[in-house]
Amino acid sequence: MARNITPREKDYSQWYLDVIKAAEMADYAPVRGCMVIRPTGYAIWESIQSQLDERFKETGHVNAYFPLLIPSSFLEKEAKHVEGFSPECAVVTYAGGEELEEPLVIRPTSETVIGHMYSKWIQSWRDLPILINQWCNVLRWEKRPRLFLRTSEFLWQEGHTAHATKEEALEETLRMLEVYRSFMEEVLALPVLTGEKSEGERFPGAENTYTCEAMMTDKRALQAGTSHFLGQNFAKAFDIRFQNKDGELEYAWTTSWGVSTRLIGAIIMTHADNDGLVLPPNVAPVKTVILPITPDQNLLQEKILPEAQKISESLKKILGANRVVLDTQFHMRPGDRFFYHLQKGVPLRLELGEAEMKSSHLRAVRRDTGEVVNISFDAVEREVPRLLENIQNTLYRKARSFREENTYHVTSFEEFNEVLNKKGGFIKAYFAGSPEDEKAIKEATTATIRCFLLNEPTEGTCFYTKKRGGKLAVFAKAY
RNA sequence: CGGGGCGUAGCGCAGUUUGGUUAGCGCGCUAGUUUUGGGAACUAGAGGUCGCGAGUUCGAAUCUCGCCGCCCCGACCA
Repeated sequence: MARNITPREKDYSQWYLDVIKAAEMADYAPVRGCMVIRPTGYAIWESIQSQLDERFKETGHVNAYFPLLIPSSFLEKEAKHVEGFSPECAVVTYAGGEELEEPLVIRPTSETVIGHMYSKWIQSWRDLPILINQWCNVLRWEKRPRLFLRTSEFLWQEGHTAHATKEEALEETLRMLEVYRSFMEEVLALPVLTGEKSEGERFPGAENTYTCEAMMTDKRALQAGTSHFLGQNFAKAFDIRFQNKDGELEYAWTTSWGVSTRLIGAIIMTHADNDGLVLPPNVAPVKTVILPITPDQNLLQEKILPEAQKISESLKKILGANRVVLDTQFHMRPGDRFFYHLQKGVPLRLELGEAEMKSSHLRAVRRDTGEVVNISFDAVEREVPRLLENIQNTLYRKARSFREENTYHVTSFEEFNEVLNKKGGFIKAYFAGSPEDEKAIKEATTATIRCFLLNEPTEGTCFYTKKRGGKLAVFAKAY
């Protein structure tokens, strides 16, 4: 057991912070609520970024960049948007040695400035759709920050699209939700429920917000990504109009969607254990590490190191040049070298010492289960990818089983309270209440509607109001 | 913004109640030696204007006043 990590059962928040510290993922910045993302953490973000970016491009999107500063008047153009975001905005009022004529908001999100630009770029139905994404930072002045989960400044991507018809925009909203779902499940091994947010949890200014909700190992819910159907709200606020084929002027239909560095928090709280980080191979910046081990310098230089280099080269061809590391930290003792990679979550460790040289086998140790597998030198190229795939699948299945074991169906408020107090986790229930009912439930229990599940055509009696026609919702305590 | 706690070495803390001369401990760090297959041991070192400012006093980490910052709980949080 790792001596520098508080056990998860003892103090979950402290465990989370200890894992981040032990893996050297992030550190607190001098400014409250801000974090420094260290190389180990940033490499994970780069891995997320490159793989998501590919999926965005496969679905027809292109990247662009819009500015950090937004005229404060822009935010005010959409009533609900300004109401939702103004409390957490930081505003620049002074620059170049003088008071600014108009204060500039540091973007909390970019719908407004992008809407402004789209109104200039769109005149004809031929200009649509516009499918733009940007990778950037945003700032939201959070009262209670937590590393990766909720920091004042964070990195994310925000997609912003404009369409000629409502149907097309809705289709885009759900397409991107599906891109998120498949990415999270296939790459991050993060099982998620997809659904629609209730009115109270909707993005300020959206007609509809769709979400991917994941269960963390403390049974709380984490919103891992959202996709918004903005209707014509922003088009009307920013005058995004086009002439249709019949020569009539129409407002465009827009969407926006985003995921952030919060995903790294989700990976930690889904897969990490009491020894530290555990990374699914598909997102791991380093998929495998080769550790030559021996106190015998001659043996090391003449036999072990050349063999390790040979194996490293052949694995690099299969897994990617940067995905395989040959550990040559010989100033460290073996135990320290094991823990170094263990705590950074490297999925597979390949040990090569005197015993392995004699038997022409590598000693492979899985990060997820600790299981040891011997791999013959000539089977490395076949067995290592197979093991990595197995680790990926095992992590996903384990997380999904955990969620399923901690999901309950209730039909009454009494039952709801009982499950919440005694068991925790996700609660599925038919709900037909008002936003006021939702608020009352939150006040009484601190649990919120995470979403109304997609692809659940059945209706039932509301567990709270006993009205008919309730939709199937998932409730949970959330981050 | 309300309630509570805390600022002393890179980190974690003791010392403050009852003022006293070289401000300590653990981890970490540096050097050397012996070690090395799941987080080493010994030896020798480096590292502090005790959060900031003013006051009381022969003398302040310690007492008084003011300020600043951080953490926890709550409210808030697409």
